[in-house]
Amino acid sequence: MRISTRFSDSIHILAFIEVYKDIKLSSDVIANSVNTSAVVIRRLMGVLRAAGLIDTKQGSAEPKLAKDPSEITLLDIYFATEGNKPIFELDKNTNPDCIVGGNIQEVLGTYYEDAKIAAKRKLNETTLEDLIETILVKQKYKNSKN
Amino acid sequence: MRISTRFSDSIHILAFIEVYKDIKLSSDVIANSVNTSAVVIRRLMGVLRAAGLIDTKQGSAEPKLAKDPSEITLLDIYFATEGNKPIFELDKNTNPDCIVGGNIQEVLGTYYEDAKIAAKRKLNETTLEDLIETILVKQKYKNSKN
DNA sequence: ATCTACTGTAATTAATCAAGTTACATCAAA
DNA sequence: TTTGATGTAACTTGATTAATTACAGTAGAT
Repeated sequence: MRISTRFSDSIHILAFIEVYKDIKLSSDVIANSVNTSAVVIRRLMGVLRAAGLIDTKQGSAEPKLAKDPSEITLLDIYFATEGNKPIFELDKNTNPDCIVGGNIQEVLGTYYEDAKIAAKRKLNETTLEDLIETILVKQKYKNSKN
Repeated sequence: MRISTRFSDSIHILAFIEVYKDIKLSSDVIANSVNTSAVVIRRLMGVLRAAGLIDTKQGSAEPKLAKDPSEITLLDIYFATEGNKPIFELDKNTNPDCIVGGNIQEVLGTYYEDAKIAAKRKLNETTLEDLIETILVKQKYKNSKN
């Protein structure tokens, strides 16, 4: 498949909404920052709205975060966009009549689950606020070099 | 994309080789356990050989683990099959002239890296030996119920 | 009231990727 | 030398996702 950038782009949208919360934000303006089409942005925003992360109103270009950025973690955004998708895929079609084939996927599932939880714990340690602060510091550094 | 089961199938192959190390193992026999074609198995075995996890000899059906199963971790197998593939995809095409678009992917990259390492540390905790023992215990449990 | 600009969403297209398949050269061993 | 393997390249098929097209519904200014 084409690799999915939904998670990254969704984080981008939320950060953008927060950073530019004082100006009018049409899906077109956001799309210009993410470098995609306005429809793709609106589609992702629909997902974020369904997950309770933003509030939008049809017809008006005023998306708002539904929570304080310190209350939104990368994991919240991950769940919103990817749900419970595994990060390591099992092969559910192995031969059940073989000792290995009949047991391995179930066993692997528990190991994968442990690894997935470890990754998600890390995602849960970072808030949207942390991310935005880091972005702004990085930008200051860029400016100081010119 | 279709989700890739290379990692899971490669683990399967290695476990199968170890469990049935005393009998002749053609790619056809292994394919029957993984429930795929012999060519797919040989392709994966080529990758595992290149990574130094197995030894094979063209023409003879005698694949062997190149290391003791207690010396092969799930992470070794992950690296062999997936290399340094990210588990969370960045969008490398965001607008560089925007404060958010110009900095976010680089910042996200570090957070993703932390999460990826956390997951890999977990994968590195489990050896092929552990996996096989768990499979065999699970099989014993199944048998006892009949 | 009615433009204009915008959101929400469905349907289609195009690109990408992995497994499956076909084909065949090469090697091992009886 | 025949049979049964491996190794690998080339092509096909299926699945997935962003991009695109189209359009109905809403908000707000004039």
